[in-house]
Amino acid sequence: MSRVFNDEPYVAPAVRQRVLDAAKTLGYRRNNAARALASGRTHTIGVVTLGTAGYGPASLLVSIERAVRDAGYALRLVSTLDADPAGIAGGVQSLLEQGVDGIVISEPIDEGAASVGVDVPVLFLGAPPAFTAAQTLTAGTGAVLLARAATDHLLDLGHTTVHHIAGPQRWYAARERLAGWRQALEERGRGTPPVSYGDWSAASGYAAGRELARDSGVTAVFAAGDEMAIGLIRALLEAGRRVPEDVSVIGFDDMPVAAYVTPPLTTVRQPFEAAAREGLKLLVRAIEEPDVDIPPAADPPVDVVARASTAPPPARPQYLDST
Amino acid sequence: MSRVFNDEPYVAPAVRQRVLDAAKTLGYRRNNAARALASGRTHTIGVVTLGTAGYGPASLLVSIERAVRDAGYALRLVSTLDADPAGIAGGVQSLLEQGVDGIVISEPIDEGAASVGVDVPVLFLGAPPAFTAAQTLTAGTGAVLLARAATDHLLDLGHTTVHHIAGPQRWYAARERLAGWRQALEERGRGTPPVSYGDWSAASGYAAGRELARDSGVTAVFAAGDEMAIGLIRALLEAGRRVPEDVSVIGFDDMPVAAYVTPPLTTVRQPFEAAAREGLKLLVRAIEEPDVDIPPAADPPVDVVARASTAPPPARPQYLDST
DNA sequence: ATGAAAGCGCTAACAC
DNA sequence: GTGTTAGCGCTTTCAT
Repeated sequence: MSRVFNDEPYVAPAVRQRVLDAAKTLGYRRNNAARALASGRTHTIGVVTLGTAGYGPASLLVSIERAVRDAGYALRLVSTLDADPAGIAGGVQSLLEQGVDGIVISEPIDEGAASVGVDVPVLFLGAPPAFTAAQTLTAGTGAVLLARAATDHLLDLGHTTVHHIAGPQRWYAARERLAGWRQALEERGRGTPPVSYGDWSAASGYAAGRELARDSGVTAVFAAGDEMAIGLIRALLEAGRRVPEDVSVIGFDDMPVAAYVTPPLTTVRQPFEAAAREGLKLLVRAIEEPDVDIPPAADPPVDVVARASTAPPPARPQYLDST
Repeated sequence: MSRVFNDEPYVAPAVRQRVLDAAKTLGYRRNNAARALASGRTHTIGVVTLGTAGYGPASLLVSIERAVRDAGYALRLVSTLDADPAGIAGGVQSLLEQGVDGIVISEPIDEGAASVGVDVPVLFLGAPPAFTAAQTLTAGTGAVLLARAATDHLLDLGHTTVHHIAGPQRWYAARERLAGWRQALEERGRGTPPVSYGDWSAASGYAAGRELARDSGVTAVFAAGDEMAIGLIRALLEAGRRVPEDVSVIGFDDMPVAAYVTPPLTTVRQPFEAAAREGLKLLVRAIEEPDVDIPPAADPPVDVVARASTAPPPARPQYLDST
């Protein structure tokens, strides 16, 4: 009887035991499809993610999986090949058909809102709501704060300015980091030098680095991702500029190899775990108590990991400076 | 009417159109739970994966997701916190309850078989079957061959022997690489030097590297993973041994940053995409044609990516060698 | 070629 | 507290 399996009250221990025994001997396994059909609830959360194995997205996914499981839900996954509104709308659509009680959009893209008729709550992780649903929640990784902290770290070391290699601007995450960098600079009344743009890859960091290496006025660079930072460092080294003696580099993510590249990379750690956990808490509340209003999650703490790729600027007489 | 949505024959175009129109205006969305309940098929494949964001597992997952989607199935995901037989049995169990038509075990652990009553076909990706199910399939990445190729690359360069930093031996993948390394050495009648063991992390590669750096007889090392290779190189560099002039290092995986670390890492590329695609083809066949027998997938091609971390051994007079 | 009807295995609501 | 029953929205089979 269902009352036993659903842990409902008012069941005599004797009866419960009898049912359990029978179930075991019969090899009974509850059928979720029937449950879902009868109750209208699937106990499943759908996740729309990016189809890439990058460290950031992959870590977030792992954290989400854990959070979903801890919340007692099962997980359906769809990933979008191309991170455009149509793609994510398609993903949401397919999740809805499969049947989910809530959706997590872990695809920090934000260009034009895709509209779908969504009747379950949706959590946007690391991006503002891109469409409206029954209820939209948000939780972030505090990227603006982290980017400010990264820039401040370099400024505090004595650099007069900090250059930035940004991520692709259709990524909300990239724009947040850019904003944080700009804030830090403006707060101290420094102008913002021209920005280089990459696509998160080490190759793009390398390309940007070749340009930057030519400008001897560059003494500090904040790369919006560790991979780009690693590519950047390689370009700098090849151009004969030492890191950190001539140029300081700070990354973003703290991927596992960051501590072991040469030189070990200073970076800021992304609080994936915390963001996923907080976000899911909201989502589950929205699912289980549809009425209450839910505030956005607070930003997680900032964690700058200082290693060997950053140092004070070279003491260099003014008249030696080019441009 | 269901005949329309299931693309069945014998439906007059007029009727089909009428139904489609009605569905659209009513905002009809088909309910999968009901479908599953009535048909006994969920059109969903369950994946058991490792709860880590490492490049290898993450890439495999991405490839699996794509293959599952291309096959027209939805995807349920469970990950195991701890990669032990009980964990994977639990994952399988929960997938079975949720309802899946087939299961992919992407958890290349192999220590003791966990037994569960599994009545759907199971694909073991990168590992031999760890338990018996209705039907078990396997597909691999050809790790033995890849490891042999990596070792041969070093031997062909003129190194008299090749040291190995292996992964944790409860990973089948780690044992395969070890076997490939050994094969290559024995094939040329070379003995196998003592093996160092790591845990895939750069930190463990670094630790192993500190030992290896002490032995001046070490001129070539094959690390079972790129991250370990990166840690190893760092340890070598810190010990004053140049790479590749004094010691050559080859990794395994070809993670995206490998080309940009210093020196750029020679490595072998893992054919995740191909393995996932081939494996899923088998799984889908097993689901849709339960009777036919299915052979294991063929190993994908080998791809050694030669970069700057490998070179011929230093020409060094015999009498300068310490043991 | 198409309508009608009987379940699939559960939950929820109702009796007792 | 516990047994009973009517659907949930489909697929499948049987009539037509």
